[in-house]
Amino acid sequence: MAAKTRPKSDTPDASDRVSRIREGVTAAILEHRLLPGTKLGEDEIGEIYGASRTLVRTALQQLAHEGIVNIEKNRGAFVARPTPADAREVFEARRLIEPTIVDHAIDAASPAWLDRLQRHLTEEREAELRGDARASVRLSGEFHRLVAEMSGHSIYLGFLKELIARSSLIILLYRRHDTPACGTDHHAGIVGAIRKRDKAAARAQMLSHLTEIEAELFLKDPSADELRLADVLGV
Amino acid sequence: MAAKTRPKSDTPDASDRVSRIREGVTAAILEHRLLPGTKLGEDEIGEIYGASRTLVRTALQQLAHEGIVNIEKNRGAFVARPTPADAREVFEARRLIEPTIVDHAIDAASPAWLDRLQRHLTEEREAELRGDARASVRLSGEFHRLVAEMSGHSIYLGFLKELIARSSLIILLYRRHDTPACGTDHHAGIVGAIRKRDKAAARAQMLSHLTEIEAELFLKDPSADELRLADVLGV
DNA sequence: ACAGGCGAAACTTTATACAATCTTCGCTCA
DNA sequence: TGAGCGAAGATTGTATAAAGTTTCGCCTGT
Repeated sequence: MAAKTRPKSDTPDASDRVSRIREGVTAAILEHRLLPGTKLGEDEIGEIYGASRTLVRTALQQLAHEGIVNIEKNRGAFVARPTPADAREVFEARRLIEPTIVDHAIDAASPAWLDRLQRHLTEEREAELRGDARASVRLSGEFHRLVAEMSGHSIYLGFLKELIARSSLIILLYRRHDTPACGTDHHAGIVGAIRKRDKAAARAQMLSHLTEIEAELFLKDPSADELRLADVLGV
Repeated sequence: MAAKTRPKSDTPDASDRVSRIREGVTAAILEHRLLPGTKLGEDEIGEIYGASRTLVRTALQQLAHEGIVNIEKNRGAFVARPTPADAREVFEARRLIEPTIVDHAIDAASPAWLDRLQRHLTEEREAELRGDARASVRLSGEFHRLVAEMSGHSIYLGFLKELIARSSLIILLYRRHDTPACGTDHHAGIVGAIRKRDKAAARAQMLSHLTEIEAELFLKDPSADELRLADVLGV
């Protein structure tokens, strides 16, 4: 049954079958295809990716460590359902880290990187124009990741990857109204500031961008869990 | 019934055997008993903790995700050996995050927490007086973790736990001279500022504390890897 | 004597089998 | 009719065995 699909010559990242699973699930979460609370059965995923449960389990544990999957003992893995308190923490952390990341990105700005950013902006615009919500939400997160890669700080990048993935779940759970064009203009403004090497402006725009995203959320205080149920059913 | 959704999903240091292994290895790294580059064989660890390789492997993968263990494909797990560039990133991140953490800790300061901090300070002093280097280095890291717990921000806490563990390896690798009494006075100063609820002073002292720790390191620029080897062998 | 290559041993990686646990469905009884 | 109980089914947790890779000693040829 196990087709020998893996000779040995592959890219260093994609060659790892665990990484393929992890990135597949992550992408699904980033594109809002996987909803919070969805059960991620080991056999199910294993069948999809043609892998044994050992590898699936490894991938799920990594995702749990990143905070986008909850593993409940003897019950299985589920897409995380961040609480409003989690959401506030995530965005506070982003407001702290990302202005600094932009700072470093400006230091590391090269023509190649600026071109990369520009191409990303056009990609975002195109996805929005054709109304591709999935691509839009994915690219919106990827923008921030791109700036973090540009900064060259691997630790900030690692932290931010985690924060972005959680943000995606948070936005899906708590956005007030559908806001497809939430931040494309903001992104363009940030890129403009980077191009001008204006750190103060870049920091300020990044900060207001994040503040605005959070302001679009409805983060009620869930003192009791049944409030959520009432909210879902009552309308 | 909905309140019962996560009965034990968040019990990091429970009777979980994987957690026991992970925390045992982490403690060994924090106390400088495990040196960078040490091989962590699966059989070896499994024998020590009376666990099968499956569980050991899970623990090692978690540690790898935290950046204090490197897993090399088909070769095994090794205690990480942070580069000087890593070290600079770690301390920059700490200088960014920890002042904010102290800020929140002041907001959350209660008599119970202040007492806890005070007890920690005396513990640190006692360990130093009796010349217990292992306990000293462990408690020094635990102080920062304690402040982060006090802040109540789980995300900052998670990030900082990772940064502290890596810092321990960095200090072991790059400290100029043995500095056992590196920061006990600083810690006392920070606690004093917290007690006075003086955020500006607390932030400033935390920042200078971290800056001083990094200043005690010798972070040469290793453009090539053989430089390190030459340094070790050539005296 | 030394460089190069073969081969066995040790280890990691992956898959599979078994055990423990939870969930679900049906049955009984008040 | 509804609650309580119990067994069957399904799913996860753990251990063990098979497969693949690297490493290191040893042997041969020059």
